Formats: sequence, structure tokens, C-alpha cells
Amino acid sequence: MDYWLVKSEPDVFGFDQLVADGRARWDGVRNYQARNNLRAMKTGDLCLFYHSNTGLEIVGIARVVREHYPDPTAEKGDWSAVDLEPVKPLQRPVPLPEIKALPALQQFGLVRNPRLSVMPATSDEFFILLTLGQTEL
DNA sequence: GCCAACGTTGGC
DNA sequence: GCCAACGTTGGC
Repeated sequence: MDYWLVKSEPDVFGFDQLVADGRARWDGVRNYQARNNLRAMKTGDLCLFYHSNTGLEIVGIARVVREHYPDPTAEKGDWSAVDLEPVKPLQRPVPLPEIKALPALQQFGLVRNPRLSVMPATSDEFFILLTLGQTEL
């Protein structure tokens, strides 16, 4: 089991939308590093769901329900998508400044490379963030 | 709306 | 293959 963090702008597709839809195709990624992370996802892996641009907090947990396949929104190039379903919202969203301030999270992708849209998390990082979010699996 | 950071492109 | 220019992302 691996852990990840995915970003989405809530104005475009927020966690509430994922809950409402029950399932979503995670497409439109056009960055090789992010794409390679998508390709490394396995069914059952868990993703922290982060709201970028507005919100700036981790708001929920999602699960990979379909492993990577060619991104149907890509007109050219070699891009991939996965499918996600919601697991649960965090009882308490975890804001970015709090993540940046924690010594234990200095290696976390959100802190080290804030522009990457799909990134791995270690299990330590994942569960620290769940604790901050006052949420259990 | 600005700007810093990063990735990508293209000329040489 | 290097590097400058440009575009995009995302925090502030």
C-alpha cells in the first residue's frame, strides 16, 4: 500500500464534488513527474486530497479504484489517468502553513516542491497528516 | 494581480 | 547538449 497527495482547485473540482459524484477520473495531468506518480499508483492506494489556489488545505482522503490508463483528454502525447473514489473528508482540514511549520514534514512534497500536482507521501507523513486532521481510517 | 519557482522549448 | 526565453503553476 502506497500513499499519495493529489491537488485540485476546489473551484474546478473539489472534494465535495468527488463525494457527490462517487468516483472521478483523475485526468489532465501534463507534467511528467506527476504522470509517473499516477502510473505508480495501485488499486487501493490512498490519496490525501489537497485544495490548491483557494482553501490551501488538505480536506479529505480518496482511494485509487482504477490503475493508470491512457488519458482520454490528451490529444497528443503520452499521458495517463487513474480513477479515484472518496473515502472520507478530514474531520479537520489541515492548512498549508501548518504543514510547512512542522519539522516532521519538511521533506514532504508540498513543502519541497509546491508545484507538483501528484506526489508520493510516506506512511509516516500520511498518518501525521491524518492525526492533524483528527481523522482515522 | 504579482511574482517566484520550476518545466519545457528551441536556437546555437 | 547547453542555456536563454518563455509559459505555467500556485502561494501570497
